[in-house]
Amino acid sequence: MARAGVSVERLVVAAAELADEAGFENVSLSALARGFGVTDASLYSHVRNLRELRTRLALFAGGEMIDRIATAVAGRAGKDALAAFAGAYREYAHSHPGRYAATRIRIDQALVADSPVMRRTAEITYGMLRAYGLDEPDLTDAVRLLRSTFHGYCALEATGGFNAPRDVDASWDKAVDALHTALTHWPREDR
Amino acid sequence: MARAGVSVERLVVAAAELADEAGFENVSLSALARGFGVTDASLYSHVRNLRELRTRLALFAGGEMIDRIATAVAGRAGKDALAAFAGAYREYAHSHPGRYAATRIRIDQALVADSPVMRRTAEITYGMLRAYGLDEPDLTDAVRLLRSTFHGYCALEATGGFNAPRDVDASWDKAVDALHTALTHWPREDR
DNA sequence: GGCTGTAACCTAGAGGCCCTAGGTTTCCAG
DNA sequence: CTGGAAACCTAGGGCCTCTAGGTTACAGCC
Repeated sequence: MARAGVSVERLVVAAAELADEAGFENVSLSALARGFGVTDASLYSHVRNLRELRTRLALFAGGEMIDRIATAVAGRAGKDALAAFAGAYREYAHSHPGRYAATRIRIDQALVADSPVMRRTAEITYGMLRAYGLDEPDLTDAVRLLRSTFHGYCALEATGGFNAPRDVDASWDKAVDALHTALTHWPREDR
Repeated sequence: MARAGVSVERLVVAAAELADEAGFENVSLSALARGFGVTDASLYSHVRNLRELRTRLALFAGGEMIDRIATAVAGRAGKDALAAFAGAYREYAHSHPGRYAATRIRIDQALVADSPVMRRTAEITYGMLRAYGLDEPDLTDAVRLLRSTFHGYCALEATGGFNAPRDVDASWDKAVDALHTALTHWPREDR
């Protein structure tokens, strides 16, 4: 019988698609094996275990996401860049819920350091904030604030956290506006 | 043999403790049954299924959390109230990571409506914002912004999302400060 | 075109989980 | 004291992860 031709790369891509369709928590080696017409045991020659697959998926999705954000932010500055970043972030979370969930798992610090994804993400994010003229440690504080709000909003949205009748897109725009004012009136020590 | 004396209430409390120790995703009926010295099948006379247990845990934890927040906020207004709310929120997420994770699952809308937890949470949150003088829909937008940032920060923190050397408590305080300025300079339509 | 090694695949099986069906025992209320 | 509800049990199916060890396809080399 001909081989299925499984590889780590194809496995990760299949996992990404499955995650978006069935939810990240339902990504199983068994289900992926079925999709490839192969037994689950066979996959262990491509991937050490489920944990490793999840980690690879997280890095894959993280790279995909930051690429889109980078494209959106390119050539913009200040509020324009902030809005573009925010829009691309939420757009990815919406269109790829399973992959987005994957990006949020805890990853072995050693693996993170190896991957260029985190460095790139930091570059883009800090770069976007350049126009606001913040210095460390305010810069890191601001990055944390933005990431928190963006992630929190998408996470709450995804689990049905917003049930007031108010339009969620409008609230999002307002949140981005509010973050912009927070950045322009950043609380300094000398207040 | 004497009975173990399992009840829904004891089950939920045990689940809460297990969640904090082993993580929310590791709360299983099997593990709880072991803890009670009972077979897993026995638990199905107390709880319909794992889903229901999780939902009950979520409502339990949500009630516990909003109680602490309410106590912290009581008698305060404006920035004071905001800081107290934020502090109590993060304190709960830190001291009860498993329970906190439980509060963030998607819950059947019908069950939510039955429970007073959500109403109480809304009351406290909107009440805390009273001093900022916002009207709808800005009020809802502001609530969503706060919840997003609070949750996002705690979630990122919990999964090791902040690895810069900067102290996470200091960043949190800055974030709360920044939210305060965002609320006091809330972006109106007429800008 | 045969040979050979490696990687891709397989079967078998242990162990954990959720959940159902149906039987037994405890214990309280009448 | 007794009937019945509720608490508990065994047995078993289905899905999952992961290991051990055996087989087969295929690429590269003589």
